[in-house]
Amino acid sequence: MQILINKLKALSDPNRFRILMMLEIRPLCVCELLEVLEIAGGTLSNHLKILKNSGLIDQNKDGRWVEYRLLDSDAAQFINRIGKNITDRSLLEKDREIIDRINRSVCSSKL
Amino acid sequence: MQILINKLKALSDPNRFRILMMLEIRPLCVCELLEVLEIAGGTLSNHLKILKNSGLIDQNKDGRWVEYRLLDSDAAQFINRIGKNITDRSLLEKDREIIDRINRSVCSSKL
DNA sequence: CTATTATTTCGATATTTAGCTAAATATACT
DNA sequence: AGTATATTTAGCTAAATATCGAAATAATAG
Repeated sequence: MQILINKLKALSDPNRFRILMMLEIRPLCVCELLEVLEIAGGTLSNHLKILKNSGLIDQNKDGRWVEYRLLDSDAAQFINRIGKNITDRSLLEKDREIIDRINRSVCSSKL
Repeated sequence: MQILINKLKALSDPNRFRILMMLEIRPLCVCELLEVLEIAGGTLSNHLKILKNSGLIDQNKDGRWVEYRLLDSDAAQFINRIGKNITDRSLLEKDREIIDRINRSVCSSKL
């Protein structure tokens, strides 16, 4: 039961929820997520650690970037099912537009 | 999005999660829930308020008791789907055993 | 090897939350 | 009316959480 509760807790923060919805699109590095979320780098790093500890996402080093992605198909399915309960998707759609437009080599430093 | 997040936050506390799983069995009054959860009456009342504000449960006065139940079929379905992700059900099963055995007129005062 | 870029860790602070107890409210029973 | 039972509210404390900014770490590029 606690395992599931940790996943739910991980999901029940707006920034973390948005991160997961963006990772449904494709794996993303920290600087790409920073382009969307208006929070400090340290804060984002903490959120990513919480999501990782909850067993929802996974981390992968690629050169100087660290790429995050949904851990596996179970996690992806879980996120997908919960995401279906959203009525107002306007913010998530804005996030997606930014993600569709950028890539890691275009990221401007916000740190 | 915030509406869903409030539901997830409501679910991501062990006591509130247990309450919802018990309400899946049948509507319950505060004193029945108190038989199962080892917390103070005031604490339970707060949890019930949080669940109510999240739009998952509903309150119904019946004589000197206040009965709580899952708000509607949407809420029930939401809870049911999330409940399916639990692997270790031992605590929830114990809770259910108590619920199956008691009723509101047998509740001893814990306040 | 040094500078640059990307990310994480750390220390401080502010907010939120779960919990308690005690007091207040509401209803029913005698 | 007065007592017992059920529930909620209020005031408090301790622990958890979200945030920031600065310093530390990692990797690449020049």
